[in-house]
Amino acid sequence: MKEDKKIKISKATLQRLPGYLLYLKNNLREGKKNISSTVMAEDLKQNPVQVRKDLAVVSARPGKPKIGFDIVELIEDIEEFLGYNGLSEAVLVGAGQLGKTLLSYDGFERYGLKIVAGFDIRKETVGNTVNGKQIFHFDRFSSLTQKLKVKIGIITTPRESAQIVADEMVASGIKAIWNFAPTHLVVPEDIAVKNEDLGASLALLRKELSAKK
Amino acid sequence: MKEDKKIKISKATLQRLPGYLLYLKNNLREGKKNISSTVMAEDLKQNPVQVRKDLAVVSARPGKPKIGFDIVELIEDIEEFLGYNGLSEAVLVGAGQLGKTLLSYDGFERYGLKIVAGFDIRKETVGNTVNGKQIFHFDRFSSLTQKLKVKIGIITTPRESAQIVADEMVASGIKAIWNFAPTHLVVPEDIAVKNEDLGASLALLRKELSAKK
DNA sequence: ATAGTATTATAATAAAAAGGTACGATTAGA
DNA sequence: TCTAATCGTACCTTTTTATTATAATACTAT
Repeated sequence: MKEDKKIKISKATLQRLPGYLLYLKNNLREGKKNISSTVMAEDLKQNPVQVRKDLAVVSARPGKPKIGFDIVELIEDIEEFLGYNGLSEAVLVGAGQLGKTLLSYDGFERYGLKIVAGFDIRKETVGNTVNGKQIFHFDRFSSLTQKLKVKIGIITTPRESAQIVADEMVASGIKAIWNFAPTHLVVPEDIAVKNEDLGASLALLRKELSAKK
Repeated sequence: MKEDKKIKISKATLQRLPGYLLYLKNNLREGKKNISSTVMAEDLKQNPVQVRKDLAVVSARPGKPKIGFDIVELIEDIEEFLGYNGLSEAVLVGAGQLGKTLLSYDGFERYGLKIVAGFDIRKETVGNTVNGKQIFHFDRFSSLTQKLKVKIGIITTPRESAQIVADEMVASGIKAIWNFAPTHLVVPEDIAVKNEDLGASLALLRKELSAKK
């Protein structure tokens, strides 16, 4: 009953929010209780008004003049907004090194994501358990995923297999795909895809580097 | 002598380029030689004009009416632009599971990045070799980095150590930091930082998902 | 209390960035 | 030579960001 706000959240704002969150948590750890938009803007190389506007989108609680915002409350509101509270479940396909790293990383639960199972096709991998999560044969993907009603799929296979896996995911009712394979996936309109292209990130970093010097 | 183009590359364009690249490579693999902006736009859910504009930024070679663009040439130009050719070297601090995964991943070389060494402080890790790359004690970070004149640093430590590592990196002449630790880093103006916040990506994916249904 | 001040919220506006439309120019192929 | 696909680009629209201004609030120190 709180999702009916008409405020349109811009993509740019959305991308800044996680940054605010990390920053606020750092400040909380340092023992601060409050923080002003002025200080935040300075540290994050932003504009104070921009910061206030961004915060206003996700938090109804006003800051106090002369004091600033309550850090704990802001963190709560941002996490709520980003969905770090409601836990969603995900399945992962491709239990290679990257896949195993993700399976082992419990930190995702802080972000509201729980990987419940892994899938692979290699004999030496199927049947193993990583961090308490079992690796099943990909044959069983569709039936298990549908039974568990999982809506998020993670692809950590080699490039060649990624599209096949994506197709199978779509057929199994997955609605959001987090793709770590370096390829462009073709999926129906109503499926959300987020490509985690480390090469792309790197390129951005490089460009920034060369722009600075 | 090729960097004097005045064309301003927008951040949005830059973020789209790696996507084009993956897409073009897929098409090349399928044996296509040419491709039109119309088709690209359709497949990538973009506007054809946008595609042409983006491509114009990185490639001087025009597309041909009735034929489209030469895929091989486009790939070359995009890779050139993104710096996938000139190889840069990087050092990595924090040889935990994620760190080791990155050290093992040779795919970065395709993106023009070579990780030359890892650093850690744990006795059981220091001295090991991962994928032919040695893990040194962090004590030696500054001297080795300066000797090798490395300009890119990768942080894969736990959150608590990240700022300390960043400070040391800055002091050792690192100019670009690729941060995988979930924290906000404070660095001087002239240092480029790219945060790889998986939680943030995830949040974006989730939002997209909830927007679709 | 009261005055002073830092800070917020909000509005109005300006500026910049991104996106999209329209159209003339070009060219492969019939 | 004609046609249809495609390009490049000038121009317009929308979105996003930045700036400025104003009034209200609440702490601090007198």
